Parts: sequence; C-alpha cells; structure tokens
Amino acid sequence: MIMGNVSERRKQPPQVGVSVVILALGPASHGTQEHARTSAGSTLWIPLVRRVRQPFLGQWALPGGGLRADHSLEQSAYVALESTTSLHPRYLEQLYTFGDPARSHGGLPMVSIVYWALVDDLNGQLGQSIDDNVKWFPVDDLPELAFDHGDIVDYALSRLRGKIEYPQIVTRLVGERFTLSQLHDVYEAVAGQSIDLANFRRKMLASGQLEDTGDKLRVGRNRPATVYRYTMDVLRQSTWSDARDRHDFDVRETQDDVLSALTTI
Amino acid sequence: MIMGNVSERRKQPPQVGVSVVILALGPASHGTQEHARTSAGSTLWIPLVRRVRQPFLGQWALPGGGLRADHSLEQSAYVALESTTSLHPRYLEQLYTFGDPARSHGGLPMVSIVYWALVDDLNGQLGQSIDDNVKWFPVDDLPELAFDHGDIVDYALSRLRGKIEYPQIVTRLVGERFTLSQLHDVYEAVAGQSIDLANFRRKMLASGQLEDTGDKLRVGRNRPATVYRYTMDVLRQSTWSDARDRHDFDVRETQDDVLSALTTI
DNA sequence: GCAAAAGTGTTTGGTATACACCCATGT
DNA sequence: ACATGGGTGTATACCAAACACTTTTGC
Repeated sequence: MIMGNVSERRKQPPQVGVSVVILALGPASHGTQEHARTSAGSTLWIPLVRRVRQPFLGQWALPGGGLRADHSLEQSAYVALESTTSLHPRYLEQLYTFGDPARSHGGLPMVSIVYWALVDDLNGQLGQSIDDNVKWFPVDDLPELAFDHGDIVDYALSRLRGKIEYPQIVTRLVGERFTLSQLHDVYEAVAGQSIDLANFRRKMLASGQLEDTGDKLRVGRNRPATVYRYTMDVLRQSTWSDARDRHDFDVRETQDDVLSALTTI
Repeated sequence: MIMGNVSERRKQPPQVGVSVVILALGPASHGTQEHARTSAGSTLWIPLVRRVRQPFLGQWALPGGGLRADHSLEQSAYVALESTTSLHPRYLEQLYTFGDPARSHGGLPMVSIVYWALVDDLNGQLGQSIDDNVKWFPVDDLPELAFDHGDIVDYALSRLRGKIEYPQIVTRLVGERFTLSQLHDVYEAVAGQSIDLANFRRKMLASGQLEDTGDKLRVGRNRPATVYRYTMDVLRQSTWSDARDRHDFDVRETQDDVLSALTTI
C-alpha cells in the first residue's frame, strides 16, 4: 500500500489501532526490597510483546492490533488481547486514546486507542511462555518499553488503583469467594503499599457489601478464616458514578456480539 | 471517494473524527424551577451545530471535524472548536473515544475521539449567533441530540463535576481573581445543586490554596467582599493524581504548536 | 506452651454538615 | 433602622488511622 510522498501523507488521516494493557495477579516479584515491607503478598503482572520491526525493533511493547469497521473498539481490543495471551479477559475498559504525531518516533503517525484488561490469576502460567516474543513481567520491574508505552502502563495502574473499590473489579482479581486476608492482599498489591489489616477488616465489613458464606478456609496450619463474597445487590447494580464505565460486561456475551456483528448489515 | 461494496467495506478501518463538548458559564436558564432553589446562580451552556446531512439531518449535534496525520488529537479538537465558536478554549481535555458500529445509525461506521473544553464566560455573546446553524443551549434544557451525543454531553458534565476541585479547571470558569461568593456560584452551577455557603467558605480558606489579593469587590450595594486567587504554588504544580490529565496547557502555546507542526518534517 | 494468623476494642484527630449568629454597607 | 449579602462560631456526627489486645488453630 504505497501512499505517495511525505507532504501528501501529512494531510491524510493517521493510522489507527488498538493496544491493550493486560493485568493479572501473580506471585510477588523476587529481588524487590519494596515488597519486603508489605506482607508476603502478590504483585501485578503484565504481558509484553517484542517488536519485530522499526522503530524500536527488539524492544518490548504493548500487544495491539488494527481496527475494523464492523467491530466495536471493545471487540477489537478483545481480539488483540486473545491473540497474545490466549486468555479470556474478565474485565475490559477503555483507557485513553494517544495520538501525538511525535510518539511514533520515526514511524508512521499512529493513533492508539488503548484498553486495559484484567485476566485470571496466572499462577503456574508464568513459566510456560507460549511464544518467545511474548513474556510476562511484574509491574514493579518492567523493562524499557517502546514508544510511550511506559507512560501508558503507569496510567493503567493508576486507573486500576482508582477503581479497586468496585466489586466488579476486585472480584476479577481475587475471585468470587475470598477471605478478608486475601482481599487485603489484593488491595495491597494494587496500591503498592501496606494497608492496616485491622482497619481494613472493619471498613469492609461495615460497608455492608460483604456477606458471610458460612464456609471457613485454612490457608497454612493456622486459624481458619471465614469466607466472604460480595452481596448480589452490590454486584448487580453499577454503583459507578460515570456512565462511560459501564463496561463490566460478561465477556462471553461480547464474543457472541462479535459473531453477530460479522453477520449483520 | 468510492469504496467498493458493503462486504468489502466491513473489513476496512472505520472513519475517524474528533468531536468537542464545549462548556461555558452563562446566566441561569429561564423557566427552570430547578434553579429557583439554588441561589440566583449561573448555569453551564453548550454550543451545538445543526446537521446538514443524513443521518439525523436537521438535528443538533456536537461540533466536530477530521483528523490529520500531522496534528495531535488535541490540535484537531482545537481546530474543530475554533471553527464553530471562534472562541479560544481555556481548557481542553480528552473525554472518551466512541466507536460502536451501531452508533452511526445507518451512516458509515464512525470512531469519534471526543474532547471537552472550557471557554470564556459568554455573557452577551448568547444572542448574537454567528451562524444560524450554531446555537448555544443551557445544559439543563438541551434539545434531542443526534447519534449518542446526548450521552456524551452527560459524560462530559460528570467529568467536569469530578474535576471542579482542580484550580486549573475552576479558574477557567470563574477567572483568576474572584470572591468566595463567585467561586461558590460556580461550584453550584457545576454541581447542579446548592452548597452550604458557610461551610464552603471555611473549606476553601482552610485548604490553604487561596490567598487574599488585598482587593475588595462590591457587587451590588452591599458589604464589599474580599478578592482571592489561587496561590502560585497550587496553580503551578499539577496536584492531579493521574498522568493523562496533564492537559492544562496554555492554549496560546498550542496554537504555536499547530504552526510548528505544519512546518516540521 | 508457643507461633502465626484471625479477629476485636479503643483512642485520637480530622472533616462534613447543619444552623445560629454577628458584621459592613448603601439607602 | 433595616435589608442584603459578607463573614464567623459552634455542636454533632461520622470516618480514618494507629495500635494494643484477645482468640483460634497446628505443632
């Protein structure tokens, strides 16, 4: 697809694509004195792909793909996600659209509509990299990223921190049923700092959002902890203030939407 | 520009454009019993353009325009804004990117990168509509909008409400120098509800963000009010939590950037 | 009994809210 | 003097942080 000379191309619309910041809970990264303070703990991990062309050839970058007129942006992000991790996202939300001409650093001007996603707990999947060009990294020990992708990851993390209160989000990380310690662990992993456990317990229980399942769970050889879940009320209603955040769909539905979109018109 | 038949077109990337939600402070809209409660007050106004083609021909819609590879998204939004209002934005920030195929309602699939902007107080400019196809409306009395633009406006308002605490934002609405009553008026206009003035005063003064200019301002024939401004410290530092919000540039600078972008490469 | 994690109590300080009240000014 | 908006005081309630303490389990 040849596009004429440079001065002609300047008036053209730029390339448009979708990128995804994929986050998952995993074991605490080793060698970080940072997490020696915060209890044993978990950390967030993120998959990156190695670039196979200029610019930034060989550097790590966010997974991404193109747009199609018959896909919603969310569907495009979904496809990009699946093609790199083969995991199903448990949450998917638009982050921001980046379009500064300077960010392409010598490549074609590029507009990236960036999504962020949560996927299942990935314990055990870390070792077996499907592809040599895809690798998971702990967010507190990332390599240098291509383009402005480092900033983008930072932004995704701040967004997650801002939404950790929402049951729809935290549930995707800790699961449907959890002890207060597990929930606490997730909060600390996301916040990146320690949180007083006693106050955390009270705050959570006082919120009225949790209900006792009646079960107990013994992690080590210590006193068993009671297992909680979010109440149906809370999970159903979007307590979220703003309308654009209503993207907590069940992703299996969206897969169907992809199919229906392909057969519509 | 003919693009082949429908099934071919489906695999193409969709059209991409920029739209802008432009907000300005103006007099309270008449005939709204809503604002009888909240003091005399002001309201937010927004300019809309009448559509001159299908779909939604004749309906009111958000101003917008195309993208160019040598413009940043912000610059494109800036151009779209100027061409409809001939006003300079005092604040401009990306809102969201809309791209569901269904939203075009029979038109070509369209991705809209939406910005929201604040412009100067528009008292006096309301009557003299430059163009018959551009008209200002109070946000609490909008007509039915084309596409999903109604939702978009709602979202822009919720975003503004979420950011009213930021000096960079509120300053663009109330000006650099203001009495606490004026500031209070703006807060009420944005929140859409009344706020206890006494507590508002204390909260603002206790924040340490304001400093007395030494001047007094008499609005009617009552006791003169002291004039405040935000401290330089506060205005300089972005106290904002997230990195993507750093778009509180001085727009005059950006105009220069437009020029330099046109002359670069 | 002891270690380790689960779970409770209590104190302290800050902040939001409601509302009564005083002050300065022009007519 | 009095109406009007500017400006202050105060009581209540709630919420977050800090941290000492008790309980339950396996060894």
